[in-house]
Amino acid sequence: MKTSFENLSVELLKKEIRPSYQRIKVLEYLIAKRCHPTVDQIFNDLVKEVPTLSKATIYNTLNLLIKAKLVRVVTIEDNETRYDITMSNHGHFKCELCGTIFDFKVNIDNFMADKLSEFKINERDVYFKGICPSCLKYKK
Amino acid sequence: MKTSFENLSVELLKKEIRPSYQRIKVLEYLIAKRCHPTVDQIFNDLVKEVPTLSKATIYNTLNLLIKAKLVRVVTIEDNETRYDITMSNHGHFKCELCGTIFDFKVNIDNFMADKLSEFKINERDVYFKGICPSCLKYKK
DNA sequence: TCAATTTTTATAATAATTATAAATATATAA
DNA sequence: TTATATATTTATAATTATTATAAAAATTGA
Repeated sequence: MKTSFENLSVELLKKEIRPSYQRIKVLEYLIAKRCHPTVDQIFNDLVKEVPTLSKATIYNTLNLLIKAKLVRVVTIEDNETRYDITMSNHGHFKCELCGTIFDFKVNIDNFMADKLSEFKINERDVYFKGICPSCLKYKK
Repeated sequence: MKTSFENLSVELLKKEIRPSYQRIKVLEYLIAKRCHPTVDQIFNDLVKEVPTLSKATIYNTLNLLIKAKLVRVVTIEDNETRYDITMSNHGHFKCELCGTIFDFKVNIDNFMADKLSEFKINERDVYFKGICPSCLKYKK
């Protein structure tokens, strides 16, 4: 998915979402930054560029994008909801020290358990927690 | 882990947690019911037996048990926090229609991505969503 | 341009969780 | 046993995240 304004408009129109300025800004942010942000982070960054922005708009937009499967929720921690551009076959690792969330490739189809053969699986999420390499180094 | 009152006391003492009546009740509930309950469910069920029970106690107790690694948080949905007795190598499947959460066996070590070789992994969670067999049947 | 519709904004309402302090229960030592 | 100290529970208040509502602004189509 390209990050140019026009291309994002097209992506939204494909999903029958009107490409308003605010919606494109949110989508653009998620694609460009790739930092699995919280609503607060998105709001605080974007309000610099769009001073009239309201937090309700962020919530509305994210919920729209989630319904359209362009964005997914990262519920790696129960006390903070984060958001991520939808990409297949990647898991999330959160460092317990610095809080950074890393993407990692994982072939999720491979570990589909036999027990679920009669289940219709629509969404697969893999969340790991631990300590990232740079924090491990720093600790020593 | 046995569910008898005395055994649960021992489990708690091993973790240096005083085995108060309320704490044992919560732990016992989680082990016996295995329903991945929310705080509200735990509270509403236990208050029948322990009428003086307070919701703050449920929160305090769960946080203690989580710190002691006896219980883990199931963050399969961003708008509801659920709790589960800690067991290795099982994932959670949530049915999008009936809301039931199913456990399934999954060999999590198998799909450890190469990319994470320099990461220290402390916790692994696998969350699937979709439609369970009985809801699939019912739909037809 | 004008009316109709959609989106955004500002604010209020709701719900989940944590913090606080008083009351209760438990443990320890004289 | 009794007094004292400590830990736990309870009730309540405070905080925070999210949703709901209605007015204002922007967009669309005639």
